[in-house]
Amino acid sequence: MIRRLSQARERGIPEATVARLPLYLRALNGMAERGLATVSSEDLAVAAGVNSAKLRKDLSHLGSYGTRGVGYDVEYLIYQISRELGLTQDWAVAIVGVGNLGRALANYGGFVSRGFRVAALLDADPEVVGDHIAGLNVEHIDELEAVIRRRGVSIVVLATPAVAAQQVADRVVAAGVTSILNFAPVVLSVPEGVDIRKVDLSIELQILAFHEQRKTDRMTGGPTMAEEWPEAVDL
Amino acid sequence: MIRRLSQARERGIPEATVARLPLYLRALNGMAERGLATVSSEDLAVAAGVNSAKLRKDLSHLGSYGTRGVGYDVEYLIYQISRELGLTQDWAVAIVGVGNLGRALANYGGFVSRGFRVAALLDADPEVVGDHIAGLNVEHIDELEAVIRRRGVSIVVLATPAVAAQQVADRVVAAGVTSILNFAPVVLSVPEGVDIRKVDLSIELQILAFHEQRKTDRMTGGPTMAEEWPEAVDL
DNA sequence: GTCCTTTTGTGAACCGGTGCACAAAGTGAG
DNA sequence: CTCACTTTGTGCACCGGTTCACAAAAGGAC
Repeated sequence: MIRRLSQARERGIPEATVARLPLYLRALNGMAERGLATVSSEDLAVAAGVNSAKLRKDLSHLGSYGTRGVGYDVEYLIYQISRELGLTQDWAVAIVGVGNLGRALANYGGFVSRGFRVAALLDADPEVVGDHIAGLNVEHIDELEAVIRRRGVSIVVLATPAVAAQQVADRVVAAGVTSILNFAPVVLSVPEGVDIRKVDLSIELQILAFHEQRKTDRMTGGPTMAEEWPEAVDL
Repeated sequence: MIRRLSQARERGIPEATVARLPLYLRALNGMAERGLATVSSEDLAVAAGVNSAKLRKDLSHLGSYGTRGVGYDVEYLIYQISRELGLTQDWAVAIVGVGNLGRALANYGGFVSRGFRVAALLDADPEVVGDHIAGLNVEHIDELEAVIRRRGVSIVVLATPAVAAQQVADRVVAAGVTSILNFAPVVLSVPEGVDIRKVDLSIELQILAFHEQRKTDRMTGGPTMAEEWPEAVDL
């Protein structure tokens, strides 16, 4: 096998492409289950909800894995995308904050099924520490550094209240973790080289509300005036 | 109030800007609580985690609400952004699927605090129907259309298993809802004019894993040729 | 009033990403 | 073999969004 992936894959897959690879992977897994051997860019694009030119360009960043006139080999493409995303290795994930959201995440099947293993649940509340959730014992936040070190945790999910998130992030970073998925509604400040992805449930709703308002405005005519902004942050 | 915001606000705030407005709003609320009367674009930008030129351009799409040499009036800006996002009105939200995630969402404080009111919880599982969660009675999915109509639900949150999501979406759309927040890991197909936002927890982790792999690769030297695609594996 | 300082609002260059459209590469029939 | 057909991979034009950098506007000192 030749190394002809010179400029294409060697450096830098566009961020937008990376964000879509998991989508393709999911569609491909569905096809593999249904026994399809090959798939065209058109069919895969439809299944993933994107346009086929974009899909082809995305895949071309990984290398030239298709066959003209035929399409892509489903199994081979699954392997290539998985490898590119780093899903061929086992990732130990720790979830900090075992409130409603933390519990939901711990039980979420989508994690385990893709090379992610929830290796620890931590919380500050003595009431929660010791509970068994999703086959794991909830440990006290004091154990954070020890747990990260001993279990090789490389990704931390923050599901704490907003006020606690920054200090937990600081400790986690100090312990050597460089990838954080943050569900707390705060802007975390972390050193260069630490990746943070933020999921903010209320922001998504606010964006929907904006568009919904536009749609109804167009029919009725005008906005209203009232209400103010309460404040409450907790997960 | 005059309608002289001709081209600036009259039509089309960039999507990227809309997605950041909730961020600014949150930062501003924090500042209002701390008693700040005005804020410069620089300070607000830092608090929201963006650069100040971008923030100024974003705000300029709403109108010219700042004062040169001074900054922005915190209260006034909060009002303007809230109004623009449609948060000055009350939105009735229904959550379909009361598993771990649905429960977490029902209890999520961030919704209620911003003009969103969880008006209904629905599930297909008779085991769950009748439960009381977050002060609400879980109703059977058969009631979906009636509940939407009677309670004026305009936004639906889908937290069902993947297999059920499309058929629930179809019913919800048929009932007149045009805004859906989808947590199920499937690509929904809906008619023109229906807005869908998707939150996919496992995709976020996969993106993190990609970057994490890059970081560790860089230190260890990257993948060897043998790891590219073992010849032993047949296609 | 003039001058100096601060900070907004925006023109313009730049950049990453999208989508069209087509040549190149493959398959299969005859 | 040639011809017809399929589907990939990509050059290129386009577009939304970001960033720079600065003129314009406001306030304060005098």
